[in-house]
Amino acid sequence: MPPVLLRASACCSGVLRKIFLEEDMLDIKYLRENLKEAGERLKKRGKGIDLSPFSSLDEKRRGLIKEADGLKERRNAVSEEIGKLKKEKKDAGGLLGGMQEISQRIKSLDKEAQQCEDELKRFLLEIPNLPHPGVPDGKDENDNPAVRVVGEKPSFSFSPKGHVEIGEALGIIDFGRAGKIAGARFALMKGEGALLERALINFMLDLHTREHNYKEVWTPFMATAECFVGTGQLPKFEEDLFKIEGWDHYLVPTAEVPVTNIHREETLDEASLPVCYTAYTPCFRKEAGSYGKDVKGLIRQHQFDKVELVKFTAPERSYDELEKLTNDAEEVLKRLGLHYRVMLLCTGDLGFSSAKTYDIEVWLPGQDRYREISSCSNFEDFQARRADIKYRPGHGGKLKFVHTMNGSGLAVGRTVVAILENYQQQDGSVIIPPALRPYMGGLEKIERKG
RNA sequence: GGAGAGGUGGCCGAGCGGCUGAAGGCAGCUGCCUGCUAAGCAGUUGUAGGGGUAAAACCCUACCGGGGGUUCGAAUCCCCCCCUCUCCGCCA
Repeated sequence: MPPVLLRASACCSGVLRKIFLEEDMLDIKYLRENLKEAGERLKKRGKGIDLSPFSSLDEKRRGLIKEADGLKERRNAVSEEIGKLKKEKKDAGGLLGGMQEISQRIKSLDKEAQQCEDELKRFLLEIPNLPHPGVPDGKDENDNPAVRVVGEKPSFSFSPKGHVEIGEALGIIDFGRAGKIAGARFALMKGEGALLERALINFMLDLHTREHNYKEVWTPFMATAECFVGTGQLPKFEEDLFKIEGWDHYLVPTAEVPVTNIHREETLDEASLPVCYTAYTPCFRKEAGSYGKDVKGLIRQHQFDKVELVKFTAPERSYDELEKLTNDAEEVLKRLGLHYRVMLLCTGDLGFSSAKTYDIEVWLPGQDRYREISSCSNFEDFQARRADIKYRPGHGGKLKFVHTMNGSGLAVGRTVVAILENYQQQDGSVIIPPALRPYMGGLEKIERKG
């Protein structure tokens, strides 16, 4: 029986509160002391984020707690006294007077404080992460600087085709029948197309596990709402997710969700850091709000495959680890001989949970443009707070939140696009990059059959 | 889906209305001792919130799966939920 119906319908139930409101998001103490600075940093995101409700909620909450705690102290003292008297078989009746009223008052103060805290957390859960100071200011993707360009655009003696035309002509991608099965934005891969998809997954996983030291994991492809709050997709972006009807589960839109939540509510051993995982998952996205964009082809699908890289690190190391993680993702493109560039996202283009993000964009000759094929982000302690993932630094020091990060390594569907478009031949065939051939039974070229 | 058992601190495990943040053990840390590779002795070791401080110290509150209830007072009693284990059923 799905437990979720209850949760979903009982709007203010304790269970729901646990799911949505138990986590910290931005550090409340930091905000209290640096509200202005935080506001400035958030303002650079350009989304009109207003922190002003914070102070009044915070002050109200503290006032209520203070009053309730004072009354509790008194109640505890009197109760203890009653206990002693009773033990000595003396009459404690004189102390009982007014205690009921005090208890009632405590109860209502606690309730009010709880409501206030819920409101505060509800508010804070929708506030995005603070951009790293090193992230350039900017409005949108047009302001993202390129940090490096690797390889060169291939030249063609003919006019290069798009992957849809190439794939359909080769009989390896069938959008028509996919539509029959699931509608628009789905693909049916056939024969060597299906093999290519599978080969890429294995190639990427092998590279990251054998050469980059990631541990391979294979996760559930659905996760509970709690997980999504942990990584930041909820509560704000529910419209992008496929929810399982009657359940508390959503289909994963990225392996980031299940993999990061592996260590939710855990304290990691400092010696084990950085913990590095790689995972293949299918990814399911509604792509709400992208109607009319990339409707044809593999670029924007409701379901696509992705190999993900996820790390849990100590705070001091996280930006070094982000560089390494980005390089690990780039290595896939290098081995496949694909030309790409790495962009540093400006403040206005940064994702909700991220403090700093590199996008890797691969060159697609059929579209005559670069397209994002990987996005590598450091979330600092934003997700760790929400998901409660800590470690104990040094010998017996205070618990601290880890930093989390992740990046695609890579999006498989878009890699298929890149291979088809970059390795297409004039006769319509497609050369398989040498690095991939061992994964395709030695196949060197995909050609049109008979 | 049916029946039963159980969820307590880093771990094991007691407690079953007040003196229990929680016995005892293990592990960890700190001293002492010993010279033999580890034992003995003593002390110490949770998290979060609020107050306090220059920062500490310190004080208060909460926490024994989650939520609610009874009570002056709940780890302990009552109700609901979740999870784990065993048996049965069903099933890839």
